[in-house]
Amino acid sequence: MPRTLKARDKKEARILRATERLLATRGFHGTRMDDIARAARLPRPNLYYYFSSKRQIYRRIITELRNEWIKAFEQITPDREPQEAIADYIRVKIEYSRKHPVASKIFAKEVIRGSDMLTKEENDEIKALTDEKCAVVRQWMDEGKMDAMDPRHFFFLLWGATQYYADFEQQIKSILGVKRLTAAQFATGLDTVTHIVLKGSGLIG
Amino acid sequence: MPRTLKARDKKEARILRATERLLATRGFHGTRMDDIARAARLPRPNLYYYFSSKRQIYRRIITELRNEWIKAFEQITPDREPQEAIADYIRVKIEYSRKHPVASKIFAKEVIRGSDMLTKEENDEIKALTDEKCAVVRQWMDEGKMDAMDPRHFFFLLWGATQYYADFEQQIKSILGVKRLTAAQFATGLDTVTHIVLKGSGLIG
DNA sequence: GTCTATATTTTGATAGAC
DNA sequence: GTCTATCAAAATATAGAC
Repeated sequence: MPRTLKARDKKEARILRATERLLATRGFHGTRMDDIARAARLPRPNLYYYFSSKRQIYRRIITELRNEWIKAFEQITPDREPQEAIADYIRVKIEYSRKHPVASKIFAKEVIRGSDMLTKEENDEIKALTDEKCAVVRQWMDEGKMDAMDPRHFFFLLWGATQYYADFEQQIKSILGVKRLTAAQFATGLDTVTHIVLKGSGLIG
Repeated sequence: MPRTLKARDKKEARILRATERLLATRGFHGTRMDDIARAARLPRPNLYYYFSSKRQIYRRIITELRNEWIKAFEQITPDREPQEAIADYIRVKIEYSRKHPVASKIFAKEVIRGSDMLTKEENDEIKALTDEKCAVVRQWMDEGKMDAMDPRHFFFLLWGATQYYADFEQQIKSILGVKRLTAAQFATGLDTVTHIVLKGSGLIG
């Protein structure tokens, strides 16, 4: 039944997108099925026709986000020059913060909480991929292309610096004294992070 | 009544400390008064003798944390050499992450949510203080002591990089493959952040 | 100051008509 | 597929005895 499936997919997407906005600010426990129903403009019991529980909706969203997070890693490959690869990685991460501030916040809250909604396998995959990319960075260090340091902590700094623009958006807006972050402000953020990271790891003079 | 007041303070503190641990993982809506009562080993209605509502308990904790966050800023003063001042600031922030991972997570969640529990005045004070410290950093830049950049974004990077060790503790533990973060691992984190930031902003060769 | 019992409201989820 | 009515459990807060 392709027609039916498509209709179902559309409704599911509508529910998921509505839920995202609520989860970002109010979190899992603070978001009620009634809020979701109203945001998706659907009667509450209807949600249960598409998802068996609130937890199910949440899990679907978290899984999608995890895949996005993983995707950014594609920039880090052994054949590239580290300066370009890392600059691109920072750019992709900050662009993601700009385009998906809501999604990033949900994922951040999930990590802070301890990722108990993802299965052990799903969490292990993140670790395995990180290990793989750390090996790439370590090779660049061994070749003398960048300063020697623990690649894992290098990534922690990158993640903290880039995700800040999405997760702590409210604080940034407050400090910059604006109601909305403009493209120019993201550009300044990107330049600042890129400059400090590249120069600080010996990739540019 | 000094004796009575002291007893009251003690109980209040007991309630606040018990609540902190719960808030860090489960958040405001995920933490029930019953959980707090059990963690503080007190009958539930007793909580209402000390605090008028759950929101009140939460507000007290957030206010305490805001004061800690502000305190770290004391490292940044115009009379100091930037290299030392900033290295110390990073150290104080990461030490705070090590000593108060629970408190840091609560504050992070509050900022992600949009700080709606703090009054406008309380939020404004954070901005005013940040402006003051940005002026100090800008002066160092004007004097040619460090690379020119937007001091506000410089602080965003510092906050993101240092708070990561508390807020995203679970992810760090997962990547490092450990159950608990040791002093040595915090030291490596401190060294990595300090190296990249100082070198990346032209404070060391 | 402390605690048992309970009022009140909210909320996740389901039954079952259309 | 959709939605009205409703259950059952949970959770905040209070009344009032001790």
